[in-house]
Amino acid sequence: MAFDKGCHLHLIDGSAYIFRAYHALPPLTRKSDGLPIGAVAGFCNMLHRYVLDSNGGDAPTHAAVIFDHSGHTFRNDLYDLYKANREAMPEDLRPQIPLTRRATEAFNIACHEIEGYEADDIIATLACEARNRGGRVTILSSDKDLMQLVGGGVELLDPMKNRRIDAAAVEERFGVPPERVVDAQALAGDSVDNIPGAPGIGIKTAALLINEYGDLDTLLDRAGEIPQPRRRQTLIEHRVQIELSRELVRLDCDTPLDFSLDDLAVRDYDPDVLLPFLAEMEFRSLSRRIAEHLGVEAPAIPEPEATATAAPETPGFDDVKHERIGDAATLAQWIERIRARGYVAVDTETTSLDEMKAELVGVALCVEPGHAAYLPLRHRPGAGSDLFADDSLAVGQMPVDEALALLKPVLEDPAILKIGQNIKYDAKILARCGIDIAPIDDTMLLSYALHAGLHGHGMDTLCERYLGHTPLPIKPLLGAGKSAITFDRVTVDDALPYAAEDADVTLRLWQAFKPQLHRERVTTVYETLERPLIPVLAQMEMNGIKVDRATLSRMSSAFAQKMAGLEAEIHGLAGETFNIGSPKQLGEILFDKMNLPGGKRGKTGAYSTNVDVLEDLATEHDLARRVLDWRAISKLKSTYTDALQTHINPETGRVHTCYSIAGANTGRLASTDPNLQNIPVRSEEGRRIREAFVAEEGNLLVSLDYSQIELRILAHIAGIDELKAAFAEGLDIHALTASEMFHVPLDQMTPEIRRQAKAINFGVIYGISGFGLARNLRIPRAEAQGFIDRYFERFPGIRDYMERTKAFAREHEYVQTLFGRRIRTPEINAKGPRSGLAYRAAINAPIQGTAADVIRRAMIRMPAAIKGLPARMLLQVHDELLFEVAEGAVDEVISRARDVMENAADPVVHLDVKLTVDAGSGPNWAQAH
DNA sequence: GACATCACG
DNA sequence: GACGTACGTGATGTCC
Repeated sequence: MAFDKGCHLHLIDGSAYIFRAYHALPPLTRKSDGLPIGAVAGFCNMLHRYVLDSNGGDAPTHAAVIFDHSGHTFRNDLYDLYKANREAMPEDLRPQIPLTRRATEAFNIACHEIEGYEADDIIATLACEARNRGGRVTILSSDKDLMQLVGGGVELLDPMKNRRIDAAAVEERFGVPPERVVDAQALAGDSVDNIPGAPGIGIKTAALLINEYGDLDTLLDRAGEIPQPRRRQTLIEHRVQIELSRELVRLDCDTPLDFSLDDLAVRDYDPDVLLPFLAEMEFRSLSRRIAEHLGVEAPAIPEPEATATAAPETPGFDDVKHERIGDAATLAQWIERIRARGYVAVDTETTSLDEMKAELVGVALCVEPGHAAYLPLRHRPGAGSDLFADDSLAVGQMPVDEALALLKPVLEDPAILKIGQNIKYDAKILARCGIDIAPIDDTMLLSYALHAGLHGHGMDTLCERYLGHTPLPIKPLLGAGKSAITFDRVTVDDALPYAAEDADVTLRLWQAFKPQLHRERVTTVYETLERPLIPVLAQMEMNGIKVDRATLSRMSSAFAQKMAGLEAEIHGLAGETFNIGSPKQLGEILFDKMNLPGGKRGKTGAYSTNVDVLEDLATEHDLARRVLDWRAISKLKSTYTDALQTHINPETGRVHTCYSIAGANTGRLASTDPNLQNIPVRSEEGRRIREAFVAEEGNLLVSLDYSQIELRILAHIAGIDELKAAFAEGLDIHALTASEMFHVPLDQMTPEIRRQAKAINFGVIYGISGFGLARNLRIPRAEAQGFIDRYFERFPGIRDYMERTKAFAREHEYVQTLFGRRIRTPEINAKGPRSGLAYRAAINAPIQGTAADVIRRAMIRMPAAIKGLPARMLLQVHDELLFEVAEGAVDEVISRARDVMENAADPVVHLDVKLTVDAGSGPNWAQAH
């Protein structure tokens, strides 16, 4: 219905409704699975009451609920601190947000949000247009920011107090008419939205000044005439800030809309949509009331006890329906199912584990356990078919473009949750198909938040442990070794049960894990440290880093020559040729043939020939020294200069590592294929490998790393005042430790004493033992124990921390980081030789894990912080972030990135110790570090 | 595929 | 009283 003169538009501030609903109700959960649902319940009640109330004499002809799109808006581009002091969304509210969109649609009310804009801007744009077309507008909100829109047929209605706010009411509130509200707010600022305004000027003074001078521009131009010196000075000094504040406060009436005013015509409830939704949410009384209102029968909502007895409702894995999607009609049917559900498990099948090379072969979907589908897209004809038609496609597949065009709106729909197992993989594949999948949940990360330390988080492990089922293996489909084929060569018939089952399993795991999150109190961990990291890492991995093949190749040749020389020497010294790379052969040469001392056999009966052993021999025997040299070079060549070259992507000329989010128990990331977190740096020769990691023309690599982050966190957690003070004063922490322990004044510190103290500091983080320290420092064990005793005497808080942590771990079988990440310690109460390991791991995990949480938080905030700058985040190495930045922007990037990193713990955790970040830049990684 | 070794934080 | 011992990772080569 077209919006014309005489029409009446209602605009509901959806986000305000949600927060009101959330705070008005206790934290209700859905009975059957524990999903937090209180805000959705309140929201639905408010919507229904709104519909009943608005059906009076002044009924709207058009109505819409407008939501804030999550994340960044144009105001953040204007001012990066905009709304920066807002508290994070409560953990149990976040999962309810998509449900409120679904609720609005279920109530058959238009529902809109637009990326990059706030709800207020959309409201402003619609209100302006409605007014221009001669209609009336009622905005259901009490937000003072919307008061600037009042007038000319636009009014606010405070839904709580049921009070209309017209121009007179606005003037009463602000002291200025609606059209001057922006000016007054720009002056007064706003602490809630973090709008600076003019310091020292509140709303009263602002109104006074605006009324006297007419408007803000005139006031600022004539600020010099203000008699009061403080006001005059403030306005002159802060003009830029005031003008920025005005831009932040002023609503954008030109928001680009992807719908029209005419689309908002009021519609009746559709009982076939609304009642099933209410039933799904298990809103019993509201369902009944609305069913009565509509004169239909209320849907039956089974009590959880009833469903528990009827548990076999969830089919087993042998009783499943797996459909093949071969045409657009079938796909459309599935998309309808997905839209009705609001979530879908997704699994992509491809030709490679390397997402940068993989081609999409098919997509599996599942919306309820036991009912999954596979959409084959690029399967090739099987073996035995015409060899010349090798690149052709198997029959019965939809055109890829057509299928993706249908799927894209669903996969990008903010109201539909996409669930995957390790969905970063699928997100990257889809990104290369032009699909930006969101919002997402990841069963691997749900398991990681719930069970880190208990077991791995691969699909097979999870399926076996939590669903009691072994998923179909991929091996029989692909084969192994040389004869292995890629997934596109698997027939669709063979692929179907495998692919469909993976999506099915993923959905079942999600249903098992998601409600647990809340019960185990790790929702915040998952929502703030795991899930938001997925797109950030996906982008970094796709960015890759440029690696210069020629440099590596030159180094490989040089290493090969050196190795050949050493090899000849070693064989000469040994008196025979043997494989130096074989510890077995080397051990026999050293300890059997040459009868050198120190031959210790390991559990397999072979002599140990590791660095420690060889290092002891090297002082007396050239052979050992040469072998050490050979090993060092062999390592550099095989693991780095040779292997890295094979990882350069031929299309991008860059190396694209893959980060495992759930690989390390402590919350650290792990880097694979290749591992770019262990590129040499400690030896001069090794560090030169970093010269091959370069920036593109006109760019520099920029490295920022936390200084001593783990020791700082230890100082905070254990509450060691001396260490805190030392960090606060920027002292050399190892020298200070040495001074405290050995009573050497700082100005008489020797490198040797400092080195020992440094080893002790690190030892403490690792759960120190006399034996370990002795080995590290190559000193007698008794002496090492003496150091430790003295350390604990000097810093008793550290020992207290260790004891506290051990006791906590023993009691709970987990430890946790400052941000609530839990690391399970199932071995802690086991007896036997492994218990020592469990203790030390328990002591280390909160420290290492908290540091990992901090840099995760920094990484998650980084894209917004450097948005608009010619800069890309490339790598993370535990306490370091590496960027590639256009030369002119280096200083700005360092400044912004440092700010994010140093304040990454805020506002959730206030560290007693400041985090500091060192920065460097250069044409390659060696020079940037 | 197990093991030893060694690169990083 | 003996045992095994610094925390967390991933990649490589040898050998079975």
